[in-house]
Amino acid sequence: MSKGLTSRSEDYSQWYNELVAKADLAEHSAVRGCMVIKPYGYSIWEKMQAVLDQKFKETGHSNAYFPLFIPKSFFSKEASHVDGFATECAVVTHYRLKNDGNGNIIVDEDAKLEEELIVRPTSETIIWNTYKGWIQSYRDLPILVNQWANVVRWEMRTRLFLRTAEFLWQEGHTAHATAEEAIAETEQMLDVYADFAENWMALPVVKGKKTANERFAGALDTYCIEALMQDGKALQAGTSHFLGQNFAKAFDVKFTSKEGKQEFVWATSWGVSTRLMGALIMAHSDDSGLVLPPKLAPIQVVIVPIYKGEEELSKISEAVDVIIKDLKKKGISVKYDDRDTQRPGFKFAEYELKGVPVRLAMGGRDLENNTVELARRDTKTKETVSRDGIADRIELLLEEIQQSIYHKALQFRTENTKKVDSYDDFKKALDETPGFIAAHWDGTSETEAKIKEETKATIRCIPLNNEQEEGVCMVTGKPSSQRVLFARAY
RNA sequence: CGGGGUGUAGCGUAGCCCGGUAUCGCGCCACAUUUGGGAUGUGGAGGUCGUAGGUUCGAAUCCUGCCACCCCGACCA
Repeated sequence: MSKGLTSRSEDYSQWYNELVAKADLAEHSAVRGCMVIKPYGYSIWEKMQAVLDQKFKETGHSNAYFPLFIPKSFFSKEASHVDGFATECAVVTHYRLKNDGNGNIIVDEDAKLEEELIVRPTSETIIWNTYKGWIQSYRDLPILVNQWANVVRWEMRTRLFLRTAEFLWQEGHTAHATAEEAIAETEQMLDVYADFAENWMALPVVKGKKTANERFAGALDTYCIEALMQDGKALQAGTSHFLGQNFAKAFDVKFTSKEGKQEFVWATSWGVSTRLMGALIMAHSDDSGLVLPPKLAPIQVVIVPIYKGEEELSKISEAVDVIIKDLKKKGISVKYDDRDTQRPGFKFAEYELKGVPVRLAMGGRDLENNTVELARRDTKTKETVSRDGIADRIELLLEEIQQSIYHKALQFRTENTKKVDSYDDFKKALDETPGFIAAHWDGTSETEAKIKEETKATIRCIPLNNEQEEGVCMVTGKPSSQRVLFARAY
């Protein structure tokens, strides 16, 4: 591991790339656009999965699994859906290879599929084709299913975690008897995502609705949570879609109502992906490396012994054992790094890079004084404290760190959210102080497109429960009843 | 996919213009001394120069194709 990290101010993109690599989160694979998620990175993802999975189950959902491959014809059934995904699909056309006689393995042209298979970019079509067989009566509803899966979107330009050709995610797909129920489900899941982002990832998010331009292909309404990264760019961290009856109509999924009428089923879908890893990294980390919220850190506490000789090490280890037992009793994950192949300073730097929230160091002095050095990753402060009640102290500290990094991120977002009233000020703000910009907009797709064309900023969302305020569109001067949130985005 | 750039040991690089089998640093291995913020010394290992062709007596170096990555656009979770 080489020393140092490019600083954020020097080159934010490079800082991010180096951090992902040096903190052992992920690396590029031999496959275009696809990453290898390394064990440390994957363990963070697993923590996220575990929390989300529990939340899905608490809200009545069950997990299921649908095929990786989707017959091409399924895609043509929902017109706007195919438009949205057609340009980024991986397609399977053959099912066999052969030896060409010169020692080369080639595709066997005789093994062409009758119908091509699409590697799923999202699963609405295969799932709604399946739901057709599951739903006859209102008694069969609702269906509340989630799937943990990989999907493929053949992106032109990729970045580790933020945009890869293959990514891991969960996609919930629910079926309801009424529009009201489906909308309530869409909103409920948005709340689940927001709660997860804020209380687990320590990432403040704005809940809102997408404009028509930014809506999911096939949705009537797309709700989202939007977060602000340290470089002032926005990141869509999760989406929840109200799909109306679009997919039910496309796949002819009807049910008999209480009144004996045939009606189309109402649908939702919602998802978050390994992109959340990117959000987590960019939201909190600093020029020394990753900063992880304690609730998602695979290792919450690391203990480093500082010793001269094996005898001293064994005495320290004895004292450390007591602390480890107390921490484990509280369900705190702790690692004791007594490797004698690395020196303490090296270990300090390494665990800072990996974002371990709390570090204890114990040496000969501490042994004598019944103390330990307690360091917190987020503020990089350290103090020597008594070992009495250390586990309680750490338990509180972890909670404090969780709160502290949330508030730091929230303060950053507050400072970088500006109200702007003229288009000139808007452009100036984008270039000089990037962040969220709340501005009036006339509500038309044309104006939105013009702003995007000219400034590369998009409407991230129309915040839910948005403050109503009379004003005029900053571009066209037409009347507007509320401000919407703009930003340049990932 | 369009424009620009890069690819030499695990990582970062020199050499390329002007062709003759590769430089340096970090890391790695062994031993010794070390250990309260990325140790030091001595010795050692590690390379089909991204890849496939071409030119040439000879290619890291010149030419062509392909692949990957980075930056800027378009697209996107």
